Amino acid sequence: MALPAFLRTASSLAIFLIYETFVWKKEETMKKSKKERQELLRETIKLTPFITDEELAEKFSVSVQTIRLDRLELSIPELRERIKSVAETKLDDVKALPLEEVIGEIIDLQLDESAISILDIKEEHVFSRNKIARGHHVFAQANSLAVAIINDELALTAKANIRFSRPVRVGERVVAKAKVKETSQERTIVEVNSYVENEPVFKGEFTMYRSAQDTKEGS
Amino acid sequence: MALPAFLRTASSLAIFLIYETFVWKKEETMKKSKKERQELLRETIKLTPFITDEELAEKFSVSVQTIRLDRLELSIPELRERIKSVAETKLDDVKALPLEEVIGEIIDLQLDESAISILDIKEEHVFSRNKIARGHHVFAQANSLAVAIINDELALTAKANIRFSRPVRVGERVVAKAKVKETSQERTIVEVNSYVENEPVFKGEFTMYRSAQDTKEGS
DNA sequence: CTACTATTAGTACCAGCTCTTAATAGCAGA
DNA sequence: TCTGCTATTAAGAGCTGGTACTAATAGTAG
Repeated sequence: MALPAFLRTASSLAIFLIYETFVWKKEETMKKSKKERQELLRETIKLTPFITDEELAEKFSVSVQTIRLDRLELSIPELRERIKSVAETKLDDVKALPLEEVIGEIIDLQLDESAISILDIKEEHVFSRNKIARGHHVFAQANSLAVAIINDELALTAKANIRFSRPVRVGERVVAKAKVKETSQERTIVEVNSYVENEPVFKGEFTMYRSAQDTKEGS
Repeated sequence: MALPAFLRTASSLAIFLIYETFVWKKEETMKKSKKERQELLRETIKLTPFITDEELAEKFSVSVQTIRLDRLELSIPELRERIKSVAETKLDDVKALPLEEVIGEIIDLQLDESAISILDIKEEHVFSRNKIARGHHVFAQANSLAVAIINDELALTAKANIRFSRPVRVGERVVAKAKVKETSQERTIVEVNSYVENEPVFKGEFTMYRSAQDTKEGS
């Protein structure tokens, strides 16, 4: 333990006691035990992954080598690897979230007739507590499909009547099937049924407002 | 048009034609002119920002030094800086999307009675074409509030009857107000009205399934 | 023949590491 | 008190992917 140089060879009891209190003070204020430090290290890096070993060493008042040993023991990669992995997940996210214009992946589309999309329920879609998909994701898939099916410049949802018939869980694949039921001048009624392995999970009737570019209704 | 520097002031037709054939030949085989290469370099790095100078040098069959000169001229930062900036935007995204448990910010909550949340419509919520908020976001805010208002272990949406009364645009702040209308053994009916500056934009009646931990209905 | 561009090479230096060897302090048990 | 152990620190070589600078060379235009 980092004894200051002027104390390194001292052995008198008096001086030892002074050192003891000094150490206690240190622990209370700044220095932690190995376990504590490693726990904090893990959290610190998780929160601010861009921190260098040197900065960590300062933060915990230990040497850079100690930080490196700690990382080794906790198998925490070096700064550059951490940054890289953050950047990679970002790129993955961008690719995996073609949140662009349609929620879910459209696998069939007959404009103004019918459409099918699939959505794989992942961790980010579910309530953390019970792993049940949050309603609005299933709704979003259906609503999105109802928008996509409209063969017009503009398509907005005006009304919807929906029913969640059974909860969807993480890992399940929701297949949404949309069908145009009725079309009038400005409105199209689209029925969407969603299934998980042929079992109905969601049913919705969407009244869609079409075309005319700018409008006072829909969203 | 990308004329190399040594031709920039040239005006003779003859030389121009020679240049043309020269360029064609080169383009067919491998090496490109400086300008062409730099243009491609810029695109390549944009597409795959994780590429090193060495890999780029191989790709364009030039030396690493040439790539570095190119980057310098185009003011493209080094690999590590590129990765870092990608990673930084990722962290920003995560912070900007507290998709956690409630969509929108709850500003008032009386369990089993009433609740209010606000949601600021940003670029990521709207259709790119017309800047109108995609329906499911407004729905998500309302649905989320309906879930939050339920004073029970489990709350799932079973049915919903919704109406979008006017489109919401980017920059607008949606205030959702939820009120419990009716409560029976397992069901609670919540009415949610959303406004932008006191103007109604959305109205929904949510039938919520409560408690009993695991269930066959809802989502 | 000269001026100039484009390219390549080489050197020194840097951050932020890895991996290895070694020294030292403090403590517990025989 | 000596011995072994853990925790910490240090020192040194090597790596990657660069920056910054100097210099040499090939090719071309005028």
